[in-house]
Amino acid sequence: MIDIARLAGVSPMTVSRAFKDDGRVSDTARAAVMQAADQLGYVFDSTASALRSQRSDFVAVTIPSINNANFADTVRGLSDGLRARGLQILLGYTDYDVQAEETLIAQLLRRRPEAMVVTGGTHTDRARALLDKAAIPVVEIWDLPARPIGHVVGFSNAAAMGMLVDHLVGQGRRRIAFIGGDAARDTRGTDRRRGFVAAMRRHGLDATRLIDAGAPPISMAEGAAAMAELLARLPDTDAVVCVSDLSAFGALSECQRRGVAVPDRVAIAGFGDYEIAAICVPPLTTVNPFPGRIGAQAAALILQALDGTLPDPALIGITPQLMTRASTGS
Amino acid sequence: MIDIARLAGVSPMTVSRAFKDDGRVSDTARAAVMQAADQLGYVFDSTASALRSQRSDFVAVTIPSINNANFADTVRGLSDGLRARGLQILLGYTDYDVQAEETLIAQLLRRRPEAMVVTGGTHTDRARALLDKAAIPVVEIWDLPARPIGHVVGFSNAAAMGMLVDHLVGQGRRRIAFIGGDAARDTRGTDRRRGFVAAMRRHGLDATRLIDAGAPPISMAEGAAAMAELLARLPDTDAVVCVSDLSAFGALSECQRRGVAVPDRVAIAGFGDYEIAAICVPPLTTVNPFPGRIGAQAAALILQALDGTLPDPALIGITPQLMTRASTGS
DNA sequence: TTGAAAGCGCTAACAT
DNA sequence: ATGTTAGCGCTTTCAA
Repeated sequence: MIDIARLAGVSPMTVSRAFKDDGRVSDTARAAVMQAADQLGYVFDSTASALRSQRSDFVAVTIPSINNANFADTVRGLSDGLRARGLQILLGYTDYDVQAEETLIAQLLRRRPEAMVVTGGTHTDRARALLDKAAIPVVEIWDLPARPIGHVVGFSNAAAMGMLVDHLVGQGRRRIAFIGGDAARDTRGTDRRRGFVAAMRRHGLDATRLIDAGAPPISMAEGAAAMAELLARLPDTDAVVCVSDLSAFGALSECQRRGVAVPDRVAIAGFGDYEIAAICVPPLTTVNPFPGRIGAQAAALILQALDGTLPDPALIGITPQLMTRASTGS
Repeated sequence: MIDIARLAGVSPMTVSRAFKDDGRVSDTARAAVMQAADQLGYVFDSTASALRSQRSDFVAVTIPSINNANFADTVRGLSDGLRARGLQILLGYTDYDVQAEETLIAQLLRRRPEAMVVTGGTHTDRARALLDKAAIPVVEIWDLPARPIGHVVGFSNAAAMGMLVDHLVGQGRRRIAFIGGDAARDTRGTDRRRGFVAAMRRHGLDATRLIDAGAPPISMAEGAAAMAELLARLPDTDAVVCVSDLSAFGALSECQRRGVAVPDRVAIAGFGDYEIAAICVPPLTTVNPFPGRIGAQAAALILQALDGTLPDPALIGITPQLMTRASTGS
């Protein structure tokens, strides 16, 4: 920067201002600076800027998996909303593990992000303590935490699952099963299972048809294997709700391989409204939690919080939408 | 850090060494430092560390889309390979646009990454110049660039597509169509189209059945629409190759909706070996380019380059594997 | 094994 | 609109 200042015939401070789009720089000075910078092949050093100004322009984000279209949509919503303010996303994934999340959060905080977005409302005590002490805006997404850390943009996974059960019961189904993952890890998956059980009981139905499909995330193949197990163990099942559209599609494919008619003999519903749900044959009934909107809202909250125009913790509830399709009825 | 030093009764330098796992710190000193740090709720500041040591511990990565299982697998391979050395990934996506890639690269370089991984071998001149001047290891992945910038871990998209055409011809198919995206943007998609045309000509077959499905990435829905167009315009087509498994699955679904038998009347092949290809009914013939392996190899190259044990630009060719499944024959 | 001094490249704060 | 001074929180370098 000193070299540029010399070449442009100004002080380093003017160079700094020129790069910051600071209004109080003359057009001539700015032009001279930019030309000198170009000539010298100068690349601005955000590291030094971040240290001196104590503004990293980072927003840290943790998601369970980078390989998931729903979370990708959320990240895109976040990214688009934050880019306008020059904020960059520092992304990490937790593999659906709160211990890994704790380690990740600790590591991300070292980069001095200006805000932090974490997926889910369940964290280790130390992770909570770290976030508290960081004294930056925190947004929990994709969940409605019992004890929020800061702001929240989410929905009740249990209630959303209840919508699906209500729909199936309305379609005349009674012997409904749930295909999901290992309860201990994926907390959103566990909430969905809990929501399933609660809704079934509310309808006075048996809520014991629970198939454990393995560790989250449940793949299509695991969904298929779970369906095979279900058809073998409880052949009179007339509907299945799956923890995600991906496992639901796996279940559907298994029915197709076995010549089990969907929805005539078994109805199938998923969760997430992934693209496949709308396009497979028959298309899958599911719930759309508007992942992109979650990201956009979280970004908006962060901008407000950084502006200081958000005095109190915000709780933004997203209302998931039931997408009724042919896999659960005519 | 000064506060910790005071509390632990050592110098700031010892605190720094304790956090760096520097061997030349006594166990007693380290323990005292860690206890003091814990007590004060200290979080190490990577920004200052990066500025002084000129080591950011970042590796910047650009991918076309964050919402793509293949690229997600590559990022995971990279991430896993780099984490062992304490290197963190700084991820950006280009939306399949070389102009956006240029902007992104410029922005990422401001963070002073220690290496850069870019997807594809086509870039703007300025992007190339920026990477050259950055004087850091550069790895181009998912392609075999005509004029590599630095290291390469990739494969020939054209040749991989040729494998699919050869297979279809071997199955007795002759009137083969290609479903792909707008040629101007997705360079890997364009290479695949080129590979299709070349292979068809090699077999002495007509290579004009090219359906443009829109701007990349081609969705399942766009694949379905393209299939509908194909069946209407060129109903005697006996095989289709799609630019990706996702569009191929869309095409398959369209056939199912129309009662067009796959593979009996039309064979369908995709690209990428996404999970859906193995599990849909019938499963899709495709090509597996080993996305995770690409990431792992790129990570390995970067570590070697940073160690200085990689004097010359490396070119690591990945051999994609043809996955023959029922969608193209019995 | 530990410490003291200096400085990484920027920008806040103040001055003009 | 521009310049001067000092310093962000670490680590390099040198010394003990």
